[in-house]
Amino acid sequence: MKKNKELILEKSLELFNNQGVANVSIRQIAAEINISHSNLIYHFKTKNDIIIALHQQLLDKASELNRETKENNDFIKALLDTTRKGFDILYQYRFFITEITHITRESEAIKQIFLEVEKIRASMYREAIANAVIQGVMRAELYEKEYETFIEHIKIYSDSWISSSQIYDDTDTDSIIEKYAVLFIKMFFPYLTEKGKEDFLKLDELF
Amino acid sequence: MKKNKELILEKSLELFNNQGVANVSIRQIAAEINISHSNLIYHFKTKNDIIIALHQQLLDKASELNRETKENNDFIKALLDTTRKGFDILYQYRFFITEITHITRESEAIKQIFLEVEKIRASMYREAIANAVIQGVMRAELYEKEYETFIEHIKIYSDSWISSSQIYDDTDTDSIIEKYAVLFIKMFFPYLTEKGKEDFLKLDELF
DNA sequence: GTAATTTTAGACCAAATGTACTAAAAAAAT
DNA sequence: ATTTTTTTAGTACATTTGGTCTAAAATTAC
Repeated sequence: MKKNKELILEKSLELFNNQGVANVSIRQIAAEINISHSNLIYHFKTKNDIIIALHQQLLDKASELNRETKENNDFIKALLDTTRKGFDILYQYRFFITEITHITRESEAIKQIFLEVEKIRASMYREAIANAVIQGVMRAELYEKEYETFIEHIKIYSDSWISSSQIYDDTDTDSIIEKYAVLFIKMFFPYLTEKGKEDFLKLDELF
Repeated sequence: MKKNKELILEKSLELFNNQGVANVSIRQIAAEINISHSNLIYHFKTKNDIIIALHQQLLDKASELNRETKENNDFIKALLDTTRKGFDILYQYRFFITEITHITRESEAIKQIFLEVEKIRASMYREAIANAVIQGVMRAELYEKEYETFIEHIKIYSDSWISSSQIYDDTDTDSIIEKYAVLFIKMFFPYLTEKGKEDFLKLDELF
């Protein structure tokens, strides 16, 4: 049987994703899992504490994904695979994205962690792109810092596809993730070498 | 002397942008402009009515910009100019972007208008790109619907640069708009023809 | 100048929220 | 078996919120 503490986090995540943090009260969360609101407060003093706990869950899952991401010499396939998995995790905790301005406004701590994570993500992209260039899959830069600019583009995409999906898409989770993962991959296409483009166009799952 | 109705909209916009819609109450808005909250309610029955009025302001400014956008045969320069102006308007009403999921959740009417506007925007991009291809500034598609995919990319960017700026940037408004307008333009670069790229790289204001 | 209307403020209300306090019940430690 | 700690529910309170109702004040129309 699940402990109340887990139940609280589970239900909070569900409600935050569906109704938005501001529209969910401590009392409502407690009511939905049939415990008293004072019981909930015993476990988490404030709603912010719940958010911080959920954020930790997200970080744990993300770093686990990072750890298990193995070397792969097929650049596009590997990128697509990691993207799918990463997007899937993020989607589970999508309220962090759709409410990022609220959350960072109310919690300087989370904001700082968020900025840290972004830096790590950027350097991962940077490394992957550098490798792809060496492997002859991506072309060289055509102007100074072209790939830094590109990294900015994909960072913005990574932070915002979920918000777009919330407005434009009403299909099931899997379809949404697949759609936006493929769309993400396609941002790389015009930066590929001739050989890279050939390989890319052979991947049926992208079209 | 300004009418209260205008003052309400002005102050609401300011507070919504800075604190988020959910964190601003009818009473707070009224207090900040020294009127009674019942006076405010007389003008706008609910907070949602204020949002709808502000949304109308935004639409008006946007369509005005559209109307005055004149023909221009320098593709990149024209694109940059329009982008700057458009981004500037959107930034004034940035809470619509940062809170889009909340707002569309609570107002089906605004959601529908939003979807309409997106369609118009997409078709504008589509037309501009088609023209650029004809003018020999942008290259032809390298796979089917490549530019439809690209339009998806720039739509997502257009909807989300503001959220990014709220988290990552703490400079002044003008710098933020300039930064993200230039970043936007650079998404087009890899789709340009050789000639297009040459012209692009000559534009000092981009680097 | 008077009547009609629009605008404004103030008092009041019911519902919801975060929070604090107390005590009982359950679980763990000894 | 008992003591201690952890977990839980209940109650109560002050604050805030959206909203209604009434009446005065200001503005406009005639």
